[in-house]
Amino acid sequence: MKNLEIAKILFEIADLLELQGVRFKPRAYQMAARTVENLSEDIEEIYKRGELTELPGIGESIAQKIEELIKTGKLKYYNDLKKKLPMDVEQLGKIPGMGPKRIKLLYEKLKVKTLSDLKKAAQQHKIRELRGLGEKIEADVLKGIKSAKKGGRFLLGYIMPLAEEIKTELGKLKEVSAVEIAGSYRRRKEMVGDIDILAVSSQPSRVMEHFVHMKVVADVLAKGSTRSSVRLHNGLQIDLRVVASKEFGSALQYFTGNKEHNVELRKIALAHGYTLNEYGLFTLNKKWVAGRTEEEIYKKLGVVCVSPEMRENTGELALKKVPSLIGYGDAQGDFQTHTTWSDGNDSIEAMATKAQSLGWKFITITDHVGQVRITNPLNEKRLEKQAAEIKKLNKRLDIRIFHGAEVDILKNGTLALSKEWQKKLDVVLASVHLATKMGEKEMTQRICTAMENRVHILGHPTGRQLEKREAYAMNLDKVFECARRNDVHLDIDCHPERMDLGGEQVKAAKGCTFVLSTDAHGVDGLHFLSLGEAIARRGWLSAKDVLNTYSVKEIEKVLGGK
DNA sequence: GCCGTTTTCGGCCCGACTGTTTTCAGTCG
Repeated sequence: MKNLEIAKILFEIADLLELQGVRFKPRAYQMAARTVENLSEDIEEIYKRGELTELPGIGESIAQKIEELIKTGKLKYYNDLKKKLPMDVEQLGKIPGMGPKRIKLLYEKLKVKTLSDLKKAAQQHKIRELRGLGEKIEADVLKGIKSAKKGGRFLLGYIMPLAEEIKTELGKLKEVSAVEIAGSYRRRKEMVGDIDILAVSSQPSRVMEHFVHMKVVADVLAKGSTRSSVRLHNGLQIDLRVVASKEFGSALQYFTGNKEHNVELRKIALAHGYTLNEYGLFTLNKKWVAGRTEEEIYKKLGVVCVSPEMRENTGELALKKVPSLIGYGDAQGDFQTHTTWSDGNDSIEAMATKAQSLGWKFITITDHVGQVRITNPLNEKRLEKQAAEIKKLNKRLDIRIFHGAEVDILKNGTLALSKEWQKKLDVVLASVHLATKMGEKEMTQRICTAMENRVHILGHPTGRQLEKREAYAMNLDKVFECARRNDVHLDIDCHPERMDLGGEQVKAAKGCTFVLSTDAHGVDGLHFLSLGEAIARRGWLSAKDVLNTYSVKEIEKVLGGK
């Protein structure tokens, strides 16, 4: 059984226990589920070594349950729970306002098991008859079912301009002295559910008044003196919190999260004789100790204050010193772009000129070579012509243009390009575009075979497309190992819909080297390079791990060394 | 059910907002 399947069952057990009002166990199961979900290794291997109980949050009892799942594919404990509580907690729980207590109540009184049961109950006005519920909640349920179908997560790259615009608008108010976006946006997660904004003001009600009346607002979900929530026309939810300047650091820390990081930090606070909340760090008799900045809070607690991108409770709180991460703006150029020669919208010159205006030192042209018709792939004759054009431009323009190609990895792992041309190109970027539905073993072997060639970069390694397509089946650990052995750089594809590799995977690929690439198919795509820097930071990379941060001379040396 | 700079037993993060209520439970982040 796969890690994610096991994690899902553990999460469901947590939900079902919560429904029964069981205390503390749900959190234990959630913790265990999250551990399993984030493993970079196959859990069956860990089980075979007898090391399950060494994993954080997994003790004797949960280890036994995992063993039963691995051995039989089933779990009696889980099936019994489901029999007792046969409702679709996952779906019902997504409706705003529907928590464990109400889901249970609705099941017991109205036999509501599914979303459609819930809809029916609301339409027949049965919900308002229950004690503790009323007309408003009934109406909210119907509204919630409608918007739940719209899907609730947004791609970071696409909402960034809107988020920054709102931040700027709030920052301009004379009542606001500081404003920052917190939450998963600040941690630069690939997908965000909502945007949390924090503002400092001594006149919170005036700020709230302005906030809920912004042009982009479609719906006001809640409005208070310190917290308000709105939904924009595109469905994105924005939460605004107004705090005093003394609280800004603690509030920023608190609302940046992630949740597990915060829970851990609060435990550390308790162990030191403090309590921590969004208003500051306090002694046990409520005396304020710190809170103006995040740094002073972490310092008081004796923990390093890492960048928001690293705050996932995956070991960062145990670090002895802050690692030096690649910085925004450190990347000097791009390793993957497409032009009108294949399926891009702009010429090589237009792309290079735009890159130059962004202050870059180099750009790599990697038009498609291979068998996928829709990409309008180049053959070797056209590659020859393209080489001549790039040579001319390199003389004329003040930016280094590398001649590369994105070459299809064929079904058997060979490249769709002759050995001769593999040698001629500055950059060979190999990617899987066809026969994507292979089994794990075959796909792993195929990719590893490809990397034995003169390949500089493995392009968008997992093939995932956010919200659209799952990653190819493959053993990532083996792929990483093979990349290290063959000096192949792993691509961090910065396209907002790819973000591939993702942060967790980059972190798991210890000891590998990386490149950032925009995969831009036009000049407008080039500015997404900073998303790649964000992923690299989420993967704990320093500048020296990422080839884009090297000088053109050093890059030439690395590429030529193959 | 897990865990240990307070512990092998007894804890387990915490505050704002809403709706339904006359003082609070539930949800949310």
